[in-house]
Amino acid sequence: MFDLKFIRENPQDFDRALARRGEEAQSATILSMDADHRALLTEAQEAQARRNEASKLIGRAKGQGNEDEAQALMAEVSELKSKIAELEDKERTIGDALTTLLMSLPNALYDDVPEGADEDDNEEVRTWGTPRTFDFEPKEHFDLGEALGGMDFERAAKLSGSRFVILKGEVARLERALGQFMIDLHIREHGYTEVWTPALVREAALLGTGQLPKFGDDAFTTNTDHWLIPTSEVTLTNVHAGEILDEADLPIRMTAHSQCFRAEAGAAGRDTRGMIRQHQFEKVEMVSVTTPEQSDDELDRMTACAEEVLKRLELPYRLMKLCSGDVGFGARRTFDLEVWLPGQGKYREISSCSTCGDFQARRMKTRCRQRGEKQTRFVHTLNGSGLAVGRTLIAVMENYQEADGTIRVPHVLQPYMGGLQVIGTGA
RNA sequence: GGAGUCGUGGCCGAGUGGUUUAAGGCGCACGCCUGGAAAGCGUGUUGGGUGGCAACGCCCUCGAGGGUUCGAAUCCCUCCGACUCCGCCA
Repeated sequence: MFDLKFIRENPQDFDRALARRGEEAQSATILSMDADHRALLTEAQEAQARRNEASKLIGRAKGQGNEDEAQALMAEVSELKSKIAELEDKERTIGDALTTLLMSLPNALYDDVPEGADEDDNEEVRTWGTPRTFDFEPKEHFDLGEALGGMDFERAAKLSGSRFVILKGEVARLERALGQFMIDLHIREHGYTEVWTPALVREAALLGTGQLPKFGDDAFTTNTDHWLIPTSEVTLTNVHAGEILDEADLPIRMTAHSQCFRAEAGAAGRDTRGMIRQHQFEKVEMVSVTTPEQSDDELDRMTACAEEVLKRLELPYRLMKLCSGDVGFGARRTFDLEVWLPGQGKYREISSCSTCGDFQARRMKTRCRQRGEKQTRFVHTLNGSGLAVGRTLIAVMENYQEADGTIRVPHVLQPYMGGLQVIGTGA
């Protein structure tokens, strides 16, 4: 959410920021609403001040037994009362409208975010690793998985419909091993604290991170007014909502291995085969809460933490800097990691690391303060996948497949697989 | 799910409709005192919004939101949360 003071002082910059997002200029509308709102506030507050003063005088007059004066004052306050109610009502109406409008606007992009319409305009920052050369036609993960008896989309559909999967045997174990490996790496070597959170949240949490009010169609709800989290970014970032943090405690780095749920309402027909795009999947998420000064370095650090997972798994990838048309609603700058999938012959997104600046902090009112200082300011928040577990499973299967349909187990995962070196030998 | 108790500042805690300031304590910060410290004494100490060039004001905030009233921490309603007992349960 934007700072009204910033819009007042920099209306052109604000409109330019919206233009980069393909949004219409809003500063004139917002400033006019803001001016009306503040005028009403001032008027209402003046009336309240008079009412408060007169009410105190009533108390004093009654205490002194001066009934006539008390009656006169009560008549005055009674009149003020209806005026105040009217002013407050107007003030609230326009204030709510202003907040609703502000909550629906996307974050401003950093200047260095390249212009572009969609993912085709993203910039490649670097690549790592060399795609393996196969002396056979590499298969896609769903063919490998089904042949191994480790992936069952048909029976999953029987239970839950499309975009679900049942994993079995060594493939299921591989999925579990990947999640364990990732979170262990982040807590042992990258300084993150392991956190386990609810998967069901109230509306306020999704408003805080920015999924609501605009993108409710992408998430699942329950009959108890809960929402299923689309990512544990939601819970991790909201952990400190409404708090004032000591800057000495920042950055706070949290990681969680969670189930994620997405309705995929806008993705009809895309990635319908296999595990690329599921309604339910696992993800290891990293979230950092920082001071405004720390967030730029923290994004590079977080991205490196995600890259390290792919390096340890020896999976070729490329690092992309997202263009203006592809950066998400709440982010100011985003790096995507795309892993090489030999079966598809393409790089596919496997991680997304973003800084949100104070955009989310403002929504959820997370502040920080230097010890001894009086002034508070909003923290910066960052989130990144480290990594999407299901997609990493796909990447391992496709990159480590052999001609006979077996899958070699990456070295770093073997301890998590009881020493197993190859999946599918039937042993 | 049923029955009940409760929610006050960084923390503890008083406060059942007013008598200009949410008592008091703890903690914290600063100052005085001291050779230095402790103790003691004094001052300050929620967070937001808004008016003003400023000095300096004002409004809101006692879990949240409504309501009653001239006036609400206090009375009423809804919600959230904690706790106790019962029921159920991994």
